[in-house]
Amino acid sequence: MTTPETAPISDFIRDIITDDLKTGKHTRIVTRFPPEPNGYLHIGHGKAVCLDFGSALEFNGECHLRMDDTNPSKESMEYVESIKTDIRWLGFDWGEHFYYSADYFERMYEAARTLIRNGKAYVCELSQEQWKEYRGIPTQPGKGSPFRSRPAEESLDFFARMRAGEFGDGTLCVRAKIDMASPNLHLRDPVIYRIMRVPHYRTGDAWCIYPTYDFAHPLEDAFEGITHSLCTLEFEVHRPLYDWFIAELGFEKKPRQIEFARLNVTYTVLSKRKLLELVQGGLVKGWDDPRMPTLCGLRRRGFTPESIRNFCHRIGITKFDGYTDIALLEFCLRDELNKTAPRAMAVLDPVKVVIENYPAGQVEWMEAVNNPEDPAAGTRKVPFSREVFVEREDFMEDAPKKFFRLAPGREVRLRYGYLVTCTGCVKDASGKVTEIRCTYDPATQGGNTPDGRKVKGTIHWVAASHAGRVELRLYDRLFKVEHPEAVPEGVDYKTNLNPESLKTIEAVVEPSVLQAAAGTRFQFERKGYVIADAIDSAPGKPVFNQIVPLRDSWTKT
RNA sequence: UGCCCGAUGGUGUAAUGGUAGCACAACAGACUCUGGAUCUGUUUGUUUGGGUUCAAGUCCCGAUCGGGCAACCA
Repeated sequence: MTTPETAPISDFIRDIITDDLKTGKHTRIVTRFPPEPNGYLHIGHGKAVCLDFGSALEFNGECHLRMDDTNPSKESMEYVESIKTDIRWLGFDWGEHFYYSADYFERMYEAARTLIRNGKAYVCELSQEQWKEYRGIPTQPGKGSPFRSRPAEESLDFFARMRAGEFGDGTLCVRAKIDMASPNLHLRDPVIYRIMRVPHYRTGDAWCIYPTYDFAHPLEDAFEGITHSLCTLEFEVHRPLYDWFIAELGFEKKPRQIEFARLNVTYTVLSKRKLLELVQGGLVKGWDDPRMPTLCGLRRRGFTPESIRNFCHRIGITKFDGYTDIALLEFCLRDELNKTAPRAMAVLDPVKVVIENYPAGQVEWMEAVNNPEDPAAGTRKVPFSREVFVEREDFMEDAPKKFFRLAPGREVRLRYGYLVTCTGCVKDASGKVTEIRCTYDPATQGGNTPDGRKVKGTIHWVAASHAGRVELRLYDRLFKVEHPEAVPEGVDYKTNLNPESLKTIEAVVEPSVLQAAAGTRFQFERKGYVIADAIDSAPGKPVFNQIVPLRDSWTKT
């Protein structure tokens, strides 16, 4: 089998890398994945992880994992751990190269001093409100801060006192001295150090001043010898700034920032802020709620790392900011699990069938194929008895011609069981079917037709005498519309939440299913792929999450 | 009304001046002890106007549309 994942990948970034290697610009590439530990990783990060780690792997380079923790107000160790877990789960390894931006604070402080000494930065006393005026607007140049020409010695002194904690939050800051007339606002004397009296999860109270992203990022990349610094499109306008710091500080090996489009997926949202909001608002049951597009959510839902890597491979890398159909992710999962997941029979909406001419009390153990796509998966025995459960939707009292299931007078195959012919049904006072009556053909044991007779319909079933009962959670898309964030002014995107994204039911299952350990996946035949929930399952009592239903091309007409 | 970036079927993505291809989705048929899978087929595309060229999705200029940028967030 040729998996797309192993097919050679080509995109504009890999083309650049190939070229850099060919021309000798680099002999070895170094990339990095730099998450801020202020939230859980989602599938959009998965795309970046696959690109950063994946390209390093393909070109025999290395990829560093770096916690971009320059803003202590939102970061924590909980997130650091979750990020490591998720990247490992996805199948990537950073080896020795695990770093924290915080570990570079001293070097960054020195770099800022260098800039000041060289007349390229200064301590500014303008308030944020005042700065808005000085900065100007895109169509008009700004004017220099009155502190712009402050002597380097004086700035150096102020900077040291900032570090020592002599000033209040936000009263002073350090600005790079670049170009107040630039049409790119980011070049109009951006802040590189600010005062924040917030304990850092890693450095504690050691610092009360912290570097900003724009200053910190190029330095970290340079410190680590990163060759290709891959980030998303919104940083495009920051690139001149990135290059400026690298040049002004005289780094010989210059990392190159290259931007690509972030991932958007239909029927969900991929922004840390919005996901946090769903978690904190109790709209989902946590970061790992199986409906969440977080990696931990997808993991708990039952998605495999392979399917996610395959998805990230198929979507490609470009600079076009579009929406990827979530159906592609589901396809990747089905494509894999079709080949690997053992089959089992489970009835989600049971109704009893009584086989009138089958001996009461008799039980036969029928041989069932574990996976038709994989002969090596072998077979198992499933019990058959006089009363079985079938899906309520597999019976119709007044059925159209194309309904290849149970209906009065029609014969269907009970998969691996017998051929049965429906003789009628029993209904309660409200007209609801409570029991289906059938007769079976003893010559069709195992579902075989010795006479070569063709039967159009085959349905799944579970013997009533041996039916296990399990909790099954049926998940649907988190949002009911394709583009949840596309809401009119003043309308909250959360109104697009799908109220039916979770339905919990009790399903009846064949006995073998009860033995499933947490994390075990099945294909419930004719229904969908499921996994025994990692958290709520107990030995002998698994709880299942439906990962994704099987395709259903039967149109009820 | 400033700057930066982008635009190829419904969606995502190839074609690096030389036959617009692939995948998902949709639809149809074949096959099937899963209305699954598999196989076959079908529908649908280079935003627009100029220019360069024997030849333009590709290069140049203009327009249109979309995204990003005015945190001491990343």
